[in-house]
Amino acid sequence: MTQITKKVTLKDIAQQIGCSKAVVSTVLNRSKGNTGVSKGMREKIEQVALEMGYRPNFSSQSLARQRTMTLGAYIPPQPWGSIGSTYETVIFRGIEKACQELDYDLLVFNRFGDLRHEHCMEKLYQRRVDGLFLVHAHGGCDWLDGFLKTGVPIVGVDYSNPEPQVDALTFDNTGAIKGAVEHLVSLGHQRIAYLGQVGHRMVLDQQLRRDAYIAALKQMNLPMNDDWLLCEIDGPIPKGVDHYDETSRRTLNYLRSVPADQRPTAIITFNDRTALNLIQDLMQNGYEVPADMNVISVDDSYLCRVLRPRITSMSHPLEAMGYRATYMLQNRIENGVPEDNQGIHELYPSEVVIRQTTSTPRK
Amino acid sequence: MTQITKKVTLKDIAQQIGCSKAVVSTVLNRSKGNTGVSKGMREKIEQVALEMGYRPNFSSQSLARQRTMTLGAYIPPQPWGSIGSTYETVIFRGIEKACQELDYDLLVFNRFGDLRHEHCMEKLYQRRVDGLFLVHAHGGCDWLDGFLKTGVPIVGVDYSNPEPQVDALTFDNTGAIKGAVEHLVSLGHQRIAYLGQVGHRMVLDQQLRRDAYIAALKQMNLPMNDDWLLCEIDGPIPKGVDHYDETSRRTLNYLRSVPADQRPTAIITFNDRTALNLIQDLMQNGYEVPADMNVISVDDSYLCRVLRPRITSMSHPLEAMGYRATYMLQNRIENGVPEDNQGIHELYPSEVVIRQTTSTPRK
DNA sequence: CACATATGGGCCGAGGAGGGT
DNA sequence: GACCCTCCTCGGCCCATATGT
Repeated sequence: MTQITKKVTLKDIAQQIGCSKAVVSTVLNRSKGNTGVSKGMREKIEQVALEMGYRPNFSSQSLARQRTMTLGAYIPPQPWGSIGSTYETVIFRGIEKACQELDYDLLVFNRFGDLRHEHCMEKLYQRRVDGLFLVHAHGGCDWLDGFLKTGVPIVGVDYSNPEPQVDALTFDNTGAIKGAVEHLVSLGHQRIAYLGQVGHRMVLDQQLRRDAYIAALKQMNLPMNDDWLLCEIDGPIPKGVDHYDETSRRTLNYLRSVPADQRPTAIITFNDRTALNLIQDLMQNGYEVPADMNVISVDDSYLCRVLRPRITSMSHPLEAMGYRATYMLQNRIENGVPEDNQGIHELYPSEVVIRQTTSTPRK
Repeated sequence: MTQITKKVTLKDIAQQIGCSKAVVSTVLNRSKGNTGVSKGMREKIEQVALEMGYRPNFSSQSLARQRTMTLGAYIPPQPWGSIGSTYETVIFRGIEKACQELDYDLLVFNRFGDLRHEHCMEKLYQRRVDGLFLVHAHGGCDWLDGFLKTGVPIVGVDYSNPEPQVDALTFDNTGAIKGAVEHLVSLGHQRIAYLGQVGHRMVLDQQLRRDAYIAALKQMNLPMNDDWLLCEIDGPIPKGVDHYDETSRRTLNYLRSVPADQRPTAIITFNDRTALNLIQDLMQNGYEVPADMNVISVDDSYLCRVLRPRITSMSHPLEAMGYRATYMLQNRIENGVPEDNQGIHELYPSEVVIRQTTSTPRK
């Protein structure tokens, strides 16, 4: 490890050798693109640079090159309190991996949802980030214009209903729910319920998954029942009451109120956390899972692997999306806006990960 | 929102007004520290800057001020696969909050443990970060010297056994375990076991907690038994076998092999994840928690709130530590090394968070 | 000669065009 | 033509000087 004490600059190297700093610069940053520097000089410079422990000054490089090699990420505030931001963390794993490969640094804003987007825009703009991720947002937000106006390349990761001009990677919510229904049907289930978010303020993902449930039942000619949109009929949940506790309670009430041969044999839940609570409450109330009730969730986070029984879930390729998004962003940065001004939209499919909460329905 | 198209510089503003860029600079970055600029000029400049949507160029500022207003964070690779890095995420919540207050940006390296420290040092040095967090590390690591040599101010967050010269915030592992024992004793427990990491490659935290368990029993004159360092007697866990599954299996075997009146009535687990698995396996094998067996863990992550029964746990003030660490780092940056070259060491205590897995022992 | 106010220009550290030998 | 150098640029900071009253 080279001893690092005083900052070494190009000039220092040049003086040490007795040449101009231009040559040094030439050698040091395109050692491949041979721009007429003699072999002797080139080797001398490289050696001295190493000895002196030279590291180019990043601010200076950014200034001269008009590139910061930094990408920004903005996460719009989520209505639900982030569960330690587990969900976003997976996306960032993919982003950071690609950033390392491409030698970008990453600046994350609003990871914990307490900043207004105007403030983030200010910072992004000030920092002159080369590109921007919009993480887990969706089309139609009023603040998007502000970001677009900056002229900074943008890509949406896990971005539903994208505007035509922005690049976006979208999770196939509809396909995921359909896949869940198909999995259950293949096991022999017919009466399938759905447990989502109850009441007002439904986020787009929630809406999409709920609608997809209805559509899938219709498409596959399965029996439908208003009550199977569990809890919805009971209306919004009062303030101060825990959403998970209350939906579990209502669900259990409903199940008790219906004779076994009319009861749903499986429940699709909006996400893992919902499944986790539902399963635990079912079991505490004498229902065996999956013997008495099947459960399948969407997202396949690590929660599914931690609970006994382990939860069957529809995968969400968040890490792959983050990874891919980074390369798309790089492409935008290097090649600018395409002539037709059309963004690239990619749809990411979901696959069923079979664990222990689904099986054939009780006869 | 101001339309942002072309980058506005100080010169642009100066030209627009017909003054020198020096005045503009003076006004724009210490509008309070009145350095002889006429009120008229000052107002004019501020107004025009606003109209033109001026944002100082960050790279340029950094270059001139020799300050990047960026802090780096390094997380040494952990031997266990990070559970979505939940643990570190909590620390970063505190760090990021303070960074916002102090107007620092944060660059995180190695969040997912795939970078070598040499590489991170390179990047940190290149980026000229103003200061550096060492997250969840501990004293005595061979790579520390490399970081110290850079001369960048350093603070350890959740840093055990700190070297005297570095600033460090340390979690009171010993006190946490002692607190757990005291809680159990206050409920009437006497035979208390400990479930930690089994076998070689024990991380410092694990070692500290294990030793603290032994010390606490001794100190409080509680009965001791080699078997109560659960699983240790059975030796290392073979490769390819899941650590949690295997420790649960061994623990259950042990419990079955001992008559009820000699059996421990409570188990302290190394962390939440261990508690989670243990509890689920106990319950699946006919033990009621806490009726037949009490469990208390350390860390109090959100897992404790998610499982039924909810887990009693010793809190770990990770967020507060991250927050405080940032201010300590800022202090180092602004005031340099103290004359005695002694770091500040702060010890953070743990408190018991009582939930549903502890109660009085079965009579 | 003070004093308030504005300006010129060098500096930070690198990139790179164009000219000279 | 091979090789190296001079000089200006990026954008903001700030000290040392004007200029005016």
